[in-house]
Amino acid sequence: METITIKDIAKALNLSTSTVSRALRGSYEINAETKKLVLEYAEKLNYRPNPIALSLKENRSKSIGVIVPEIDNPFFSQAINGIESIAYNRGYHVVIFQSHESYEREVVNVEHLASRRVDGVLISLSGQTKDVSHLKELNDKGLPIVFFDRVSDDINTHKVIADNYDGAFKATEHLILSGRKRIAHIAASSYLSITKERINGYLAALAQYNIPVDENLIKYCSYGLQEMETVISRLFSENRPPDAIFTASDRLALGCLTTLKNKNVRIPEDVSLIGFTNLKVASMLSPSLSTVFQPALEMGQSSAELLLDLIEGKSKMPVTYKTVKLQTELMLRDSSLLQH
Amino acid sequence: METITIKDIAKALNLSTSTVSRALRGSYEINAETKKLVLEYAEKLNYRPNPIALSLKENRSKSIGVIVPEIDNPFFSQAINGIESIAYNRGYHVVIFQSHESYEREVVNVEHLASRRVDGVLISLSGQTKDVSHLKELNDKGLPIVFFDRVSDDINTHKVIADNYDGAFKATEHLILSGRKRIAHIAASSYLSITKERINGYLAALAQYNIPVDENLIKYCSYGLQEMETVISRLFSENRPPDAIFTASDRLALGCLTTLKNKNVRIPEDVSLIGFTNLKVASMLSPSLSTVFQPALEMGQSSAELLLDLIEGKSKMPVTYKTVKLQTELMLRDSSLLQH
DNA sequence: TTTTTTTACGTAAACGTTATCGGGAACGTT
DNA sequence: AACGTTCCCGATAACGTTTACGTAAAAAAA
Repeated sequence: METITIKDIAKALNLSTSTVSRALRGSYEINAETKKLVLEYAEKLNYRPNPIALSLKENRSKSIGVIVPEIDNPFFSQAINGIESIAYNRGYHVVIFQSHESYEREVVNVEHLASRRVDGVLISLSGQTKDVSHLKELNDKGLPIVFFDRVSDDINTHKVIADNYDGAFKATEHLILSGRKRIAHIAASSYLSITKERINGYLAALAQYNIPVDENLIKYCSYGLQEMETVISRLFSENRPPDAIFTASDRLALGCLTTLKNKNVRIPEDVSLIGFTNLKVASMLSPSLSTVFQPALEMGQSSAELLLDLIEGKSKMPVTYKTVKLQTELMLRDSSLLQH
Repeated sequence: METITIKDIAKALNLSTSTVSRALRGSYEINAETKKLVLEYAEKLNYRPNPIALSLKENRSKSIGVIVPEIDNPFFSQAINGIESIAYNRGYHVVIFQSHESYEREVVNVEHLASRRVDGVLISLSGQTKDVSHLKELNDKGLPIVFFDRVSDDINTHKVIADNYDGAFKATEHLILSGRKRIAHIAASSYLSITKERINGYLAALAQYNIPVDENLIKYCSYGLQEMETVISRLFSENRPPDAIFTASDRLALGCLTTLKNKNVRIPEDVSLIGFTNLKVASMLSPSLSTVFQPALEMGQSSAELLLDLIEGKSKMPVTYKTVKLQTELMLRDSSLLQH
């Protein structure tokens, strides 16, 4: 695709490229008539400055990289939605990468982002990632990085998370207050920050209501129905099966729901169920799924804003990095209806 | 973030940039020792060629633009998943834009893509788009464009679609064969290609089984529960309400389900329901949702491959543009169970 | 009038890379 | 000894843009 350049305009109007350049940016040292001439001609030919040339000159790409575990996960696609809206308004474009929950692919993605010369990175870590030195290296070289949702303690930078502790606390408390005694927790990858935070909230609620912790009621599970079936089977093969399950995500809750239905376990009569995230489908399931609302869109927006501020040096120096903690909210539906 | 350039290497090793450049690309006319020296030094400093400089030189960005109505729509996020996987393997990165079903935003997006100098565009049109001159203009200038899912007849290029006609035919036929007589169709935006194709499949099935067409049973509806309620109310205020509903998408079917439940209409006893797409949640609803499977991932992959072939001139010239039609599949579940 | 300032523009370098051209040195061939 | 090859490498231009510097002409000040 051939495009028109500043040179073409200069040649056509018998001017130098610098004059054209200055005219286009409205420099004061260009004669009004010349300016008009250039602007009109540029308009006529639909001139658009070449961002690549600018990037080379100014050593920035006006793009940010986003690494998520899976784009085809409603939570992340919503977050990306938020990221895209902010980036768009501030003249940046968004380059997407998926780690597919794999540490190796995450490392490769980071490598690619670096060589792509993005101006900054937004990342939510893969479930397999325990070491973040691949990110730390870049960050130390001056590449701005902001974490969202699945963060790391090992890098000092901005982070945006939901109040996972509080959300998990409220969910567990709700189950307790509705009369449940044996509350299981099905967690995601043990490496993840969200996993730890949610488990802590769960434990704190149990403690507050003097409910003893039963380690057998805490299970880890990745996404996959087979694994979920194993986990559920183990939970119910105990002499004292759970009467409630709090899952670390709606996706896990969905798997739970399917598995429990297959086992003819009644929800909420036999087992109360509550998830985390509040996917759009949560209210459409049957029974409708109680869950903890997590503001995915806002997390995307907030992290994008923090990153762009870092990139553009708008943060007052020296930067004191902050962790933005967004409110969660209990969404009570049929799957955990109060018993009488 | 400072990075190491070919100049740095040249200076350090007392060579010229051209020698370093050639050594790095393994040119035969560089002494083996020199080559080794350069390669080792580059490796040590973790040299990465600047893609922006290359882009400027070679007049290509190694990136493709993707415009979708909403990224936060499982069908599109799955398609993007497919696109990303192909692009990634072939060294391209994916830049995402959302039209939010708005014609104006789509035009702006196209404008942005053009000035961003992407090497090609993948697009699924917004629901408001009837005129595609904004795309035609770019395409005429030589920018490769490939449509997927929501295509336009007005531009001659590759297109990737599901076999909407056949899918709609099979869905409607299934409803007929299960004894339904008054089959309503709730369609999406009337501008969209998928809308027309699915209506045609619906009509063809009715015709084949000698069922008269009732125009009152064909309704248009965008996403939004209020609108859906109005549509459903109208359908059921007839003296002869429908005994089955075929919606043009699962999202519409979800709205349908909610609304019908609120109205205490039994599914499938009173009304059979079948959707289109086969979202992951379809099987988890209650009743589980019958639908027509549409291979979102494959559509993304296929369209990305076609686009990259176009970009890299791998398509044999002169290019004969093709429309790839991917198979759909009937997924029968409880919402349209056969009656006895 | 002469000198200084201002106006309005051109020249050239730079960003990082590659390709074209050219050329010195070493070697072999007459 | 003169010439042609081959091997290795350097200088330069180019991609599109901005900017520091320079400068002729016009305007203002002396």
